[in-house]
Amino acid sequence: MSALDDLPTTYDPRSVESDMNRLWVDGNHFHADPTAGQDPTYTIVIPPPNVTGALHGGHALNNTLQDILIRWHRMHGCNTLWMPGTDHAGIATQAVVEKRVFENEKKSRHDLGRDELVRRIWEWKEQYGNRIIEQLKLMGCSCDWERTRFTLDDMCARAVRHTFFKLFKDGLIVRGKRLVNWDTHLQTAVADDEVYHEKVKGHLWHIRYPLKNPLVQKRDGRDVQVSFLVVATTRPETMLGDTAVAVHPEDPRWQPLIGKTVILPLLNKEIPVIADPILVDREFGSGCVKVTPAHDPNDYACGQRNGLAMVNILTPDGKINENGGPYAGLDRYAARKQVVADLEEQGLIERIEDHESDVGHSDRSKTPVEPYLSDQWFIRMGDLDREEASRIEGLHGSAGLAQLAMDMVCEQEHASAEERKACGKVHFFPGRYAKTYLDWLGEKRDWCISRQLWWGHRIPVWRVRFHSRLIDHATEHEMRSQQQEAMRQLKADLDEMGAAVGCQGQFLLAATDEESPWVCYVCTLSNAADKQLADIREDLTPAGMVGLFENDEIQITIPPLDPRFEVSRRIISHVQSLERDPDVLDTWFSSALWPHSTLGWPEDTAELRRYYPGSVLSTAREIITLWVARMVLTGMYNLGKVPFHDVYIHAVIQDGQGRPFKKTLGNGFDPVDIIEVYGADALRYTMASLTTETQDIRMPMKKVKLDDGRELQSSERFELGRNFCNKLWNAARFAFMNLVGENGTPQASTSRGLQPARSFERDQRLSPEEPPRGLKPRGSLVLDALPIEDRWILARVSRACVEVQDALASFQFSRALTCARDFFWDALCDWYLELVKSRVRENRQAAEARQVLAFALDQSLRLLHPFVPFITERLWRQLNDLVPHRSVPCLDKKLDTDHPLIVSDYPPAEGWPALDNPQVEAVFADLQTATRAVRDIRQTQNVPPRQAVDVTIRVPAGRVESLKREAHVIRHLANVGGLTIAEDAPKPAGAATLVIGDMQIFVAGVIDPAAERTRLQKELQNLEKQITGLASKLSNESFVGRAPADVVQRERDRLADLRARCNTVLRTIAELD
RNA sequence: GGGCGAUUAGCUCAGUUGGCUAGAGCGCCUCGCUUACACCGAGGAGGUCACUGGUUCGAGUCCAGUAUCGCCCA
Repeated sequence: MSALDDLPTTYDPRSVESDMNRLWVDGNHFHADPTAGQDPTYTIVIPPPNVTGALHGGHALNNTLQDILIRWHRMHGCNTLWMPGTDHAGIATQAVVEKRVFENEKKSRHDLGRDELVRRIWEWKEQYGNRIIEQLKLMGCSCDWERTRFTLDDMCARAVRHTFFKLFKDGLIVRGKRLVNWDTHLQTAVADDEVYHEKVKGHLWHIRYPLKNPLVQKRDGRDVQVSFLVVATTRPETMLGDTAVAVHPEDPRWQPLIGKTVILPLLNKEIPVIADPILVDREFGSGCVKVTPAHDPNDYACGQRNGLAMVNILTPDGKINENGGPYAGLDRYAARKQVVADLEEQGLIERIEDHESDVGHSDRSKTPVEPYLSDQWFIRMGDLDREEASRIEGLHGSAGLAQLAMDMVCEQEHASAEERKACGKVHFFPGRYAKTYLDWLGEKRDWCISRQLWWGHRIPVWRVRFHSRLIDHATEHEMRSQQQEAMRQLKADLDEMGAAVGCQGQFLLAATDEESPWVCYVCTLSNAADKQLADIREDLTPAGMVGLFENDEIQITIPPLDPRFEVSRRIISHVQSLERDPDVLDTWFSSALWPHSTLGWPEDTAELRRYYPGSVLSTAREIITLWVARMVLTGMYNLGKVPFHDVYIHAVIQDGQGRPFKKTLGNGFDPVDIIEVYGADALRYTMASLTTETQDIRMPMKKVKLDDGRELQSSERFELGRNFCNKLWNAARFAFMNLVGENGTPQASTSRGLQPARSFERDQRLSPEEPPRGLKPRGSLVLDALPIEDRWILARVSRACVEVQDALASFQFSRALTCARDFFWDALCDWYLELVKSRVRENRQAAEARQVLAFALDQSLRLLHPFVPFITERLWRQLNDLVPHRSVPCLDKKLDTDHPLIVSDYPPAEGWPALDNPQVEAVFADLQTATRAVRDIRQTQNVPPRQAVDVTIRVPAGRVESLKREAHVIRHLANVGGLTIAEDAPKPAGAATLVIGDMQIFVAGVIDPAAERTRLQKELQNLEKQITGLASKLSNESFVGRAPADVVQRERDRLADLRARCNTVLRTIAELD
């Protein structure tokens, strides 16, 4: 047994996983070659994890599922690419490094400066950014690691530049003022999804705003003078930015005030009272609402509706600005105190209530965010007018970008992946998520793409201020036309300059409505183009001086011999200032391009041609809006094709109480811990087995103490996977023991086959050496000569192949695994292996058993490999050593055994039709029933395991022969001595009886009469109850009349069967007496 | 506030288009170290399918409502 020496009795993942990983990597099996073969392609792009992140449960789940799909298709011979990489995660990464710098050096980013900070972040990324990639490798993810991309690398940057340029050219990028979530600590806008809400205890201050002209109102028949109104607020300092007070237009209390003026306290500004039915809730507070359009989303909308002024009162770092009058310079919270104190002093506070409110906090800095009005870049998502839309090629006839992405969702059901591919649209799994996608896109809200950060793709736009003399005081119309002329001239100059240095066509100019006429934007396509502008900027110093001395000689750094000299001179004479936009793009902008940027777009690469569009995107549901929609949109806009045919949305893992895993709760688990304790395959098995179609997966956690004293978070669920691997390991070990020759060397090494060729010649049953072609004609005959358990397990192999792949094809991972498990554990281990034991021991058709066993194990390993790759690859190697040639009769192909399992053939999706055998499965089911019945009786009658029992089975005449022929199954598995099978065999004396279906099983001489009587009475009751129910159903005329004939017939048969069983039990009871 | 989902055995979940006695794993109980596996084997107990009403010959499954829990978007 030397070959088995290195297979311990318990599977030890650690001793296997690194070796197998090396085998795959050394063999280059993860790598995809776009020029290889004509096979169909299969592509998945990984949802790039945050480069600062560590693997968590969600990653473990999602990447397990992706790897299952990838390995499955790779084994089917597809040209398979799993594109890996990480996301530069703008704000998260910058925050990590800024924090580090501050902790180590007590320096802020402003101390370091932009270039230095960015350099430090790159340094950090090079050092630590690979962690999650390494963790994915531990899981066995078979990504094409050579291609690992980063959303900020040169290849992705190129795609970003081209996309931005194209959008800019199409007029789809605009600049505008918007209310954003402002992180005063990091001094940047943060996206909605980066804001979490926390209940904060505070107060509701009721403040009096005096009316400019007191009003006399009739109340209760008396004249009452109204000299002020009361507004309530949780943020009193924002009153400094109030530009109106709103009341409900139908509120009789306040109707007379509409159009009047109030005096804003403290600042003594006059502001109007307006009517706004949307903003004002009449029931809440006094029914009067202060309106601060620059610092509250609802007020902002109100301000827009009513044309109110928008007064920003905050500086970027959260202090009151000059608009706050005497409060300027105070921090917002200090200002709040001061404002309240001053109001109190003036008697303007009516009352103060305790109040708890939801306050948005920045996920990055954990500080409260402020709604803040600022200039941002946007992508226009809404519908354009028809003429404009038709001019934009990238819209492919849709009215706008959001509509484009909406048009690409298919809500039809397609039978197969091929059909879905041919359909050309995106399909969601589970289908209900199409609604999430469509609902969100349907709002068609513009996408804010600028972030006030330094880490990221810097927005490739320069702001140009023309010299004022170019645009003179004139009418609006004249100014605009002068602006046009200046821009035309600048464009011509830039193109000329670009032509001189290979950047022709890399400058776009655009005016912005919201800016003054002497400002325009220049969008650039490349770093080289930026360099040209940067050079000019150098020569503009000191800013603004040039124009003052227009007749003077201009000193410029570009030497006269440089072809750019003349044109730069000209540009400099026209331009007063030139500044690059300091902001960077939203990280999702580069992520949105991921499915094509990673393949080399805009270059026409072999990868792009071969692997785009991808096959599947697997991701979490909260990403549908942020990412999936935007990928579809950019894919269509840039390439005219959706980036993937299928979108699979996986479940969210939660703890035992249904709470999502959160760092702050500490309720998660670390997949790396799980790999360490249970093995990567156990982790993967468990993940896949939990993946049903629910949207949440509950995973009750428990603390596990390790031998080394460490304590970690785990879950019993992982034992499921570990136990399975151990079972697989030991079943394989058992098989190997039986496949090894007696002298300890594999039989294969002496006979090149599983068994001596001679024996095949003798009985002509099996011939692993002969070409399958020769076997085929008499294949079915040969198969029929095998013992039933062989034919049965072969049929089960075939069925498992079909079931597993049917499930996988519709992303039913749990079902796929259950089918594989049931075949392997319940059928192969619990029944077939137990029968093989006696075959081998008694040398009864042992050679055939070995061959079938080798085949069944072969198929098991192939089927299971995508789920548990490490252990199967290891066992595969062993199997190939022992039995390099494997086949069974009726297969029209020889099994490939020359390669590592990862690139060996997956069993066919249609199974092995020649091995299918429902009749055999039916007979075997009878054998199992009988076996279980005998075991049951043995157990309930307390028969010692070693004591053989005599068994009599009564079964309808038609099945007597088949059972008799296969009686050895029952004999061996239930330790049966004498066995009688007949239609009406006499019941042995003192026999215990079980009636199952139309079979009666008697076990002689073991009876405890009293216990037996009780048991039979109970069974009788049960039967009678069923008979009564069924009889009444069948006497119901409407059932017999309306139900389908086959259903009625089935119920009649069942009733007859139940009655027969009832009679049998009655007879048995009688016999007992 | 809008949308989506869940509620089936002690726990975690299956249960295709309505149709035999509602299944699995874990846990529990009994037995078993039979030369693969105790991370195992054999057997067993355990469910008013959240509740109410409706459609139907027939509902865990379809429809409406109620309750509880959760997620996403505002």
